[in-house]
Amino acid sequence: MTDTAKPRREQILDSASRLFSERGYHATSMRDLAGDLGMQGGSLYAHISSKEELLIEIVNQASRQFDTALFTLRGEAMPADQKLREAMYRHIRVVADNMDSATVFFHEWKHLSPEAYARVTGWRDTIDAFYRELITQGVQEGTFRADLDIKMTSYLVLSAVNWAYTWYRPGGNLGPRDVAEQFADMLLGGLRAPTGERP
Amino acid sequence: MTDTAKPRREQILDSASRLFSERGYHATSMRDLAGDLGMQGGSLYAHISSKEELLIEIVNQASRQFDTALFTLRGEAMPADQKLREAMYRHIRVVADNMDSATVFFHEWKHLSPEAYARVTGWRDTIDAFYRELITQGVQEGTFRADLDIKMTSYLVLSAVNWAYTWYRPGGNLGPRDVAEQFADMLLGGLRAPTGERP
DNA sequence: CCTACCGATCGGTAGG
DNA sequence: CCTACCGATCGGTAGG
Repeated sequence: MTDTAKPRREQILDSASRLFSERGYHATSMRDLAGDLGMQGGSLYAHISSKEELLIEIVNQASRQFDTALFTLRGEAMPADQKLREAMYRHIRVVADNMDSATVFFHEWKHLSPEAYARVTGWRDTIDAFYRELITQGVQEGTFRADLDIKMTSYLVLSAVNWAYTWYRPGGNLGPRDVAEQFADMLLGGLRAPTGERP
Repeated sequence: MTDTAKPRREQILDSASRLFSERGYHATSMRDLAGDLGMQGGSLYAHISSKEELLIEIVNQASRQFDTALFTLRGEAMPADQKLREAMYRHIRVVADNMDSATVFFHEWKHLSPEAYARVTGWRDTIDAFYRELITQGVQEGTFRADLDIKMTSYLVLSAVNWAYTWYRPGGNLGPRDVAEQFADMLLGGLRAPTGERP
């Protein structure tokens, strides 16, 4: 007989992710959380030390997922359009595979204590830098239009991949790959129909 | 002597928008809010009836702004690319001019009571429908690529205009018009550099 | 992991 | 608009 159950601490984090994402961090009481796990409020503190510890761990976990997904791409030698496509896929996949913690990440990071707050802000800057680098590369190598504003372009890309946490539904007929390919096609090629002839 | 001060009720709503957007609805106490206005907690209830009333009013106000901005565009006869450009401008302008209530709108609508919650969900559907209609028009008239997926395209556009609440800073050197023009240029024309010749 | 409890704070009210 | 207060609930702890 093997022990197939997740460690209790992980169960607590899973429940917390779900409840925090549905109701928000402050609107979820420790008794709500305990009830979701079939225990009494005070019992939680045998496994964790504070409510904020849960938030910190959920947010850190999400950050780490984005990092792992994107930074292996950083050094790879491929055309910028292909790299953008792959980055968007990985980014959306992290969101799609972690809808709860991604939602907590985007909504509740403001409630972190200064130290953890600073870490998240730093993470955000790192991701920004990743996309700006990618776009700069694309402009320099001639893959992307030369007149792109790097900052605005990366905002546009980040909008597309981040906003997915609001509408994406796992288990539907659209996987992260499909979403990324469609978004990348539209972003790279544009929405406008090709003109048949020039006047 | 004219009375230049805003009515107290509006002041309360302004403060509430700011505090709710910074700290979140549940993390803002009525005493925080009262303190921000230089009064005692209980005194607020001379002007309002409940905390949720504030949230409802802030969210409704934001909804109304989006409605007013977009629905006058609905019937206008113009090419879809131009209409998309204008819609994005108006949408971003509402966000930019109402950063606080827009943030509350996007983050705190889940905490509304069922009735108000349903109203917001309905609003969301209406805005979705507006953009899908616009894109459908563009495909039908040949302005947009024929192979666009209407739903995905509208998600992409909505991502761009909505996500602005996270990064836009009013008073900077970038007005809503600038942002919208740049986003529309990129979305319509694509990021990829035009190929000089075909192989 | 439970029971029983702590001080603090919550949204809201009464009476002025 | 203030003072004083209400019951309810909060995060967390002690002792088992």
